[in-house]
Amino acid sequence: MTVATPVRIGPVKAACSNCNLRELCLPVGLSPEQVGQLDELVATRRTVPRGETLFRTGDSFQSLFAVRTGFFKTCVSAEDGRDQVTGFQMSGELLGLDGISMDRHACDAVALEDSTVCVIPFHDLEGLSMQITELQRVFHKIMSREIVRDHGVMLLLGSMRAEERVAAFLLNLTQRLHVRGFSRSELVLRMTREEIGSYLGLKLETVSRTFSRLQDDGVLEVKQRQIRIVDHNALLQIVNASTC
Amino acid sequence: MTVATPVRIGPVKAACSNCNLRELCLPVGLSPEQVGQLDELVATRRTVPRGETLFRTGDSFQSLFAVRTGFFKTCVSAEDGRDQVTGFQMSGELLGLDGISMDRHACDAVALEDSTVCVIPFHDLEGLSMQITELQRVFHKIMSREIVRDHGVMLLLGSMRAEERVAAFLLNLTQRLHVRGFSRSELVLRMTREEIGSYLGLKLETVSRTFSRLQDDGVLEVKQRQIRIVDHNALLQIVNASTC
DNA sequence: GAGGGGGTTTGACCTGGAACAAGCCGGGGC
DNA sequence: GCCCCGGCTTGTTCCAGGTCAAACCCCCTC
Repeated sequence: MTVATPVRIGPVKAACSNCNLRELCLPVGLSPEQVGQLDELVATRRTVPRGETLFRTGDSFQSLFAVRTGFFKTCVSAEDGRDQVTGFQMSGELLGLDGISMDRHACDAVALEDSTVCVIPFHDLEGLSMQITELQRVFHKIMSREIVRDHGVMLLLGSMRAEERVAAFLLNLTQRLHVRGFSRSELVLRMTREEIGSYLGLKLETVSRTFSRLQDDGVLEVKQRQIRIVDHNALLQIVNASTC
Repeated sequence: MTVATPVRIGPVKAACSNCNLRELCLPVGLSPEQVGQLDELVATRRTVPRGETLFRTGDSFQSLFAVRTGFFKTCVSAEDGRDQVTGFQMSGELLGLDGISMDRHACDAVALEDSTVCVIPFHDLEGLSMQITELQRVFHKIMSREIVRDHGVMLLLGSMRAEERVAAFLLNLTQRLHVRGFSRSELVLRMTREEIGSYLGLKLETVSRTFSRLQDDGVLEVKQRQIRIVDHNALLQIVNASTC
């Protein structure tokens, strides 16, 4: 129940205006002068070393965070200690939306590699979005997109078999990485098998076995965390040709 | 891909001001005159007979809907036809938040009994929430609460066993019903075993068996859709004492 | 370069829930 | 009243994925 405190304050002043993520992040679709107004608001950055938390369940909620560099996971935990990874966030994605409802964060956000985030004081964001219609709209779309994404994960958890889950996971990751300029067919996993398993509702052994099987079938090449997608179509087929 | 059209237009003019759900719904925490402004906006109601859809995936998104009376389910479906119930909505709860992100609904909403909803034109809501800080805040909290709820469902789907899922489901339902003035220990299920199963990631037979077992153990009394919770504590224990 | 440790792979076995199948129950229509 | 049909229960069998255990691999430190 402690207040989230910066692990380290980056000296660099944030500025959406000259950030190359602005088309993927909160400023999407805003005019240059509107982005300028955002600059006022998104004043600081924070670095989070690998393994450290950006915020924890119960921390007082003050700000949203936009991932600038690096990679995060979010997880919720039951009273008994079991926990569930609810998502992986990469550059341009927002963290902390869960905190709005109760003024306290409702999950943990952990950096999976050394990361930096832009701090977006939420009160100020609400204020500015009362002046800039487009900002309000973008923000609502981002929240809604998160809800839609979560429903997709429920579909995955509720009705897909292990192989389909893994295939869907890889396709989702590569798609998001591709938008960010990375290869569509090669990726380096930032998370452990156990974290993947937690996200997908599987045990780490099952994730590992599934990778191995897909490799044997010539769909993937797996070298530890290096993944090469050899047969993209096969993955697509696994995900939605499950009726056969 | 059709535009969502009213099944039947209720003749009654909506009015949040004298609605007894206002403490559970969008107007929560607003001053009387602010609720008055909402009245202007939430002008119409719509009735949805049991089994009919309020909106479907792909329908153009124009409005949110607040359940006034009745009961709904929302479900998403994969290309191959499998579908997943993503939630059950009762009076005072909002439907349609998923539509904001793409200007099209991203799930189906189906009435599980004859229902009425208040129609909340979203464009107008955004407009009014630029004038009323409190309204904006309430709306953000509602969206955030939905995200937190979804994360809870992911935890359930990803890491609980059948009995825990069913227990958690019943506790959640009774809790929400209790807030609405119903008994904490008796409820009538509005949905089939299959719909419960879909929501919980189980087959209908498993849901049925779990109910039977809980009945044998003296935790519940089950008579078709009538459920009596005999031992509330036992249910609580099932949900979070899973470490033993 | 030896040692250690976290993460991963693989094997063998077990089990919870799925699948299939048969009957039951209760409400609605004729 | 009777029949029909959708929803529910219960029994049996099966298998995907969990569990437990052992070995391996890679990187890091000393």
